[in-house]
Amino acid sequence: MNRLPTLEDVARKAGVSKSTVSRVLNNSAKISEETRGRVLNAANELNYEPNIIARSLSKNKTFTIGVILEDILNPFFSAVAKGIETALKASGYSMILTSSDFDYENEMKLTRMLIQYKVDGILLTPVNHDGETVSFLKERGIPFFIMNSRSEDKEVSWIDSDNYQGGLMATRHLLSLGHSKFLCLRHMAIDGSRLRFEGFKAAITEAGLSMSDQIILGDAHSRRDGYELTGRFIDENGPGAMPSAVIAVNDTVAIGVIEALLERDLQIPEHVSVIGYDDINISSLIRVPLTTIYQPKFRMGEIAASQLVDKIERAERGVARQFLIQPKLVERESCQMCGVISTSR
Amino acid sequence: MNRLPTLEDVARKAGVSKSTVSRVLNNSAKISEETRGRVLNAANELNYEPNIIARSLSKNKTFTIGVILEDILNPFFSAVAKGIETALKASGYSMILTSSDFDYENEMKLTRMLIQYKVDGILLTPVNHDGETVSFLKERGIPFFIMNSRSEDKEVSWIDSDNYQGGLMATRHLLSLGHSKFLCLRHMAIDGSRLRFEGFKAAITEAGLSMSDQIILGDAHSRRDGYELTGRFIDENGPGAMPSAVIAVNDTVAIGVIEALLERDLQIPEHVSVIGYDDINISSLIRVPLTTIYQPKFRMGEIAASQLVDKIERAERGVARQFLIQPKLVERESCQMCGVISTSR
DNA sequence: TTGTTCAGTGAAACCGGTTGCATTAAGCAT
DNA sequence: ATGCTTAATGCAACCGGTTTCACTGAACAA
Repeated sequence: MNRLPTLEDVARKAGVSKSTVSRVLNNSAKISEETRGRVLNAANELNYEPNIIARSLSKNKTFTIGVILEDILNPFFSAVAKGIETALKASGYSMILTSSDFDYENEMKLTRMLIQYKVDGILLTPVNHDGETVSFLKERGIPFFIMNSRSEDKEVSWIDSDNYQGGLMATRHLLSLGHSKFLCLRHMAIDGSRLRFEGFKAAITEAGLSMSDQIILGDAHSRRDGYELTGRFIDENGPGAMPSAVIAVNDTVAIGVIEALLERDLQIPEHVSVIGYDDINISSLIRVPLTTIYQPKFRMGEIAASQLVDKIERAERGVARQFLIQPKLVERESCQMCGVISTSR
Repeated sequence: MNRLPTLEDVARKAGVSKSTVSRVLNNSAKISEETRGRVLNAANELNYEPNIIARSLSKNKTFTIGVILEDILNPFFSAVAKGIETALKASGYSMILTSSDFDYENEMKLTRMLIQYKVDGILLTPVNHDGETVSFLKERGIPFFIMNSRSEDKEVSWIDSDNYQGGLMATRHLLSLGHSKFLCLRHMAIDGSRLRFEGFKAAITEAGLSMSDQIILGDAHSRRDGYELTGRFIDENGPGAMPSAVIAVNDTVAIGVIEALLERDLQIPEHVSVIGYDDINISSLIRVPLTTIYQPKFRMGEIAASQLVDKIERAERGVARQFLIQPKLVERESCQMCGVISTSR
């Protein structure tokens, strides 16, 4: 394995000093046309590629940002990742992508690792709202930006959709269709989910219903969780015990719910209405097109990334910015009036 | 912004030399218990985190590998990415994840960038089979591993599923259901797709049918492509011109096809059978559960990553390995006998 | 002619680690 | 007492860039 050519090699070949080569390559000072030509030629002939590691070390800047998502496999996060990638490419950064799998310990380990990699900043969807990770980053003065969650701390920047509103919205929608008893699949360990649940509670109370009549199951975040929790509930309590509507913490879970229901011959929305959250790509195309709450995922990633880059480059480190996006109800076919059974399509 | 503590700071605090600190932290030489203790304490008190950039520079090794996928948003690639991530985490590597968006120029640029980042190796799903990227990497002696594609070059390692077989399999399945005229949505710029198409042709010929009776459209790789190409075809030629079966280059495209068909009141599979490829996560759950060809995506990523790490660490650089995985037909509901129209479900 | 200015370039320090080699002191055999 | 090991540690070079500062020579003003 032959060593890759370095600045020194180029310098020698062009008959100049390292400094000159560096300056030519970075256009960082006036260099005579003649010298510039010689250097460029030498670099070309040697197939020279700068060593970003070395450059990073001396500039104390890596042009890399660390991304910690909760789960790359979930289309919600893929969309966020895509948005991040798009924004970063535009400003010349790369990303180290990791996923915490909703595990707090992982999140911390990854954060530590990214810091060691000297990323210029970190984007994360934290498992815990204002958890240790945030204070860890703050203490060390690492620029970071929170996605899909928020912080009480005025100095912390974040972008989130209004999950409380979303939860409220979803529940009110079902209430307006006459439903009054719900199966709610939540996930208390995750901020956004918790707020959606708060919204749910608020709507229930506001409608004069009792929370104790509601069936709450969790923690659910995967399709499998939705499938198993729902399935087990029906199997243990009989289909008669099934409420007329299900509120799932996200679309992925909702899809699992739908699977479990269909498998047990409960028709959607005739027997059970189901509402999700996120409006992931395929939600419109699943067996029963899913009524859900939309959030702009791609955009969220894009905004987060460009804000972080701003923070890094313009050294606006003091100024924190918060973005609260309003979610939207997307009505499709998985919800209908309570009690109306029609088998025609 | 206070500078993060360095080895030197720890050394000063512990009253020893940099070398000693380094040796303690890496367990790389015998150090007296007493000194070790002092050093560890100092490191702890200062919240010291090693600078991987500096370490990488001196060790000439980054513990980072570059990943170039064609499109992170496509669930097929998300699954591959997840597999990679899992395998890498196990061996202590991180990944820089990028996507080429099926664009060859991008792929080349990203490769160059990853080399500058001095990644220890590269995993890629190349847009072009044996394109310049591969020779570029080979020339420079960068360890790399090809995913979801292959190479004629015996010295290049890859993992791929047998796309030719898969194409053959899909087509034969439809032929066996009595279909004889197909709409085929292909993508010639991508290896795997091309081979699937070769399989399609072989099956057509083998059945004594003429390729000129088939309708071939391309290039398709996104849901949108599937949706638009199919829609346009029907709108321009009328529903009567629609063949009884559609073969889509992948599930994502197939989903777009289904959308376009349903929108124009063509029932699946009653009026048109549709077959996809990949068996992505939600294929079983879309409006019409998709008959498709399965490939082990997660596993593919996992194998690729661990093979690459092997290559890097065991310096088995001479030995190339190739993995050809057999795809499997997964029958669901989007295909049925040709000519049988039943509207009952 | 004598400064002064400025374009163009090189030398060397620096970024924060790792590591080969030298050094010191203690332990032990002769 | 002398010489030889060996354990524990420090010094300094090195990885491949960037950047400050100094220097040279030419152009130009006085």
